[in-house]
Amino acid sequence: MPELPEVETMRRGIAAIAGSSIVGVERLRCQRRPILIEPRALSRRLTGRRIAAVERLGKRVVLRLEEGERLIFEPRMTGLVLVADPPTREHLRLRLDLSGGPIPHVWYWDRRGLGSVRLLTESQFMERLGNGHLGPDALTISCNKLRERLERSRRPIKVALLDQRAVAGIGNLYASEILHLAGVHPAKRCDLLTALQWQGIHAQMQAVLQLAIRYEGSTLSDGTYRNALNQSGGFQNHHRVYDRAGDSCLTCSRGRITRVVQAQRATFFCPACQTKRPRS
DNA sequence: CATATGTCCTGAGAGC
DNA sequence: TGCTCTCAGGACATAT
Repeated sequence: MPELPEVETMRRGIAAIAGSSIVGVERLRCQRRPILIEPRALSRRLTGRRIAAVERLGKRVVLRLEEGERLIFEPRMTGLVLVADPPTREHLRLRLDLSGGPIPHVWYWDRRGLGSVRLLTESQFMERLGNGHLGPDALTISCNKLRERLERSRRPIKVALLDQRAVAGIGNLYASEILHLAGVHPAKRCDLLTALQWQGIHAQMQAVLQLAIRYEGSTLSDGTYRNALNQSGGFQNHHRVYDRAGDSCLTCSRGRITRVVQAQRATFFCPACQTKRPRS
């Protein structure tokens, strides 16, 4: 489930294609949803174009082309952006052939096909992802900004952290990890959190995301997520609560990790050290 | 306006 | 062993 650390790892894995030119495009398998324009137009619009920059926008990898056009990879659950051979031939979706740089090909692979690759003009980009569509990036948002954007919400903090319009990049896995390290109960309403709790959430958010980037993300037991070289991430070995239901708490050793469902998503937490009240 | 729910998708794993 | 069923959750559309 690529979230900010996994998508940032993908971005870094293909960052060296900045400055290269696209010399070929092949759509490898029918994608009903992912690519919004017909293959011939995709090839015509991409061939010969130079990649100006490789960026990350929340959980998307963005190739910025000249004249404001952007090719946007949105992996959702099982999408991968690769420079090495993909895990299987079967789920390859798109291949870009490049010249003028160190990387000859970039692939988009997606087993479940919930993800997408979209080519957007400047105006399409602004309409879909511009001002107001995404909050500030979770890696760089200030504590005051985070608090300002969420403190009037009555939603549980775990649910609110997944709202990409509030803050961009956090997904289901890291939301549980962040709140555990901050010692905050996932069901605590945003509007009832103290200043100290906001500081803890903000600090742990950035600490967890930075550490997870250093480990190149989390490859869960299904083994789907890989970096651009088709290698596993390492942060799954450092999860303190995610997918550890029934195990004892690594932080306080008193509680057992509990799984609950919030907004149709699994939440993991320790009932002993994540209290609804502020820690003294 | 804020919040909640349904939808898409495939393959791993559970249970019989 | 082999079948059927459930579940995983990102973003968006639609409903309340």
